[in-house]
Amino acid sequence: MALASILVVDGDSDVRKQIASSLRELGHDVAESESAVAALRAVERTRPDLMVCDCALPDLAGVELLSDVRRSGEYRAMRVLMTSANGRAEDAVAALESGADDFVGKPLHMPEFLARVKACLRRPANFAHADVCTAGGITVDDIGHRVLVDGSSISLAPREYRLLHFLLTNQDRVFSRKQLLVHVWDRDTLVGPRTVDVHVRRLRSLLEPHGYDRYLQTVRGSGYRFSLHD
Amino acid sequence: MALASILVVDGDSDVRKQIASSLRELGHDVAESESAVAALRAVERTRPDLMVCDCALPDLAGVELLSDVRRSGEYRAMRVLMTSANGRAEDAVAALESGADDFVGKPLHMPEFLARVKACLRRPANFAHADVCTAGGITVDDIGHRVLVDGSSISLAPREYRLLHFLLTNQDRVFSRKQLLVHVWDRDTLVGPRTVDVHVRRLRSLLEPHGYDRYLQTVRGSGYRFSLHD
DNA sequence: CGCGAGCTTAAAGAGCTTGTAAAGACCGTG
DNA sequence: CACGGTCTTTACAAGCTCTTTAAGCTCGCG
Repeated sequence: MALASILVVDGDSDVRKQIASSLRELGHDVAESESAVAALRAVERTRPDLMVCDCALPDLAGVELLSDVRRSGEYRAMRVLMTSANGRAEDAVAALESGADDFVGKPLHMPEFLARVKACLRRPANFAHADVCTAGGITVDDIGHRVLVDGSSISLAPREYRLLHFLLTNQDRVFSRKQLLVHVWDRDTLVGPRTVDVHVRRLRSLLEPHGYDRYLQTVRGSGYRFSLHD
Repeated sequence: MALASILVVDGDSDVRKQIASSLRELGHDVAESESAVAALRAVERTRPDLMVCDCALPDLAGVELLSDVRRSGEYRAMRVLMTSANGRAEDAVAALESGADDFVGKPLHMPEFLARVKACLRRPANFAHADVCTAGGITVDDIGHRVLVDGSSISLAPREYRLLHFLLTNQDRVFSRKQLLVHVWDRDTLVGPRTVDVHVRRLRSLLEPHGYDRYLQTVRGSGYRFSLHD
């Protein structure tokens, strides 16, 4: 009776097996990888709900693996919990900044570790981040970094592109200006919320000739939304 | 200018101010409380995006405060990051099991702490509770912040939306005007009870074309109720 | 049948949110 | 160092929303 599927990535087989068996006791479906290369294959094949990954892997730094996985975008929904043996603080910051959901220092205190695993799993999946996303005549191709409207490409400024991409891949969802600043702007940016308005306006005026500006909807008192339905 | 609103709850004013000022530097809108009671009031009034809370408060254990807040259900979307001075592991487990999003031991390593705050904020809110709620042809989609009546969406003003959403998710229960003012308006709002009448009326007139206004029922001497049965 | 409490309805002004334009700051490039 | 494009800020106008007020109505009760 599998609760969630978890991939444990650690070069030390003793530690790995200990983690894996503890998770299996909780009823999870656990797979193991001992290197970054193997982990990547496993992620592609089994698409686990959570990856538990050590910072020090034999072939590649754990944070690199994390960045790779996050960058591809396809596995954005997967939670990642990083672990590390040495001086936790620096690794923790690096891991969290790279998109990890949580970080635990070694040696592992099992009860705390398991509590953190549960906390990771009970949260909703991260926002989607598809490489290619199409909705009602608009296509955002994140690989070619290009936007197609009715088949012909239009040019967007970087921020406009990220805004459209984020809203399009999370259709039918309202985001407040604050949320958009967190996800579309850089992590620690200090810009006012009205900035969002301006960028939405520019996106609308770019989509307007094609009649698609109505998909970029204002939700008074809440924020903005991309939706095909009025 | 504010990225996210954060409430810092800690009995030690030095620690509290240090945390608060670091968060302000990142551009957040920070409020402070030194006790659980004050924190509860602040949460009700300002509905922060994140609460940073110590486990040891002068009047109540931090975990109790956390449970209270989580139990109410209304603040489910708020993230909570707990801190604690003593033997982190036990407190960490207790906090995480009680619904905290993260836990950090003291003394705080600021860079790690801030990285964890950012990680909390970049994740989607906890919508564990009723994403979409349907009753007799009316659907309230809280993620898309949209109301569908017989499949087609109708547009509601922010307060109308909150009122309908509240009544719909608490079907067959009567609420007095005062209760509605607490739940749908802000806790310490200075608004006359007649205001509720007006908003109920507007909701009815919006639902009337579909014949659903009869679900919004007046209970003379008690208040209002949403119910499919008359 | 009449009274009063409580409810509905309408209208209007205050207050807030958003749209929009324009100008300045910033950044990488040639 | 100057240039072009992009991003951000600011300010104002317009429109929508919320609240108040007050008059008329309904219902239950004596």
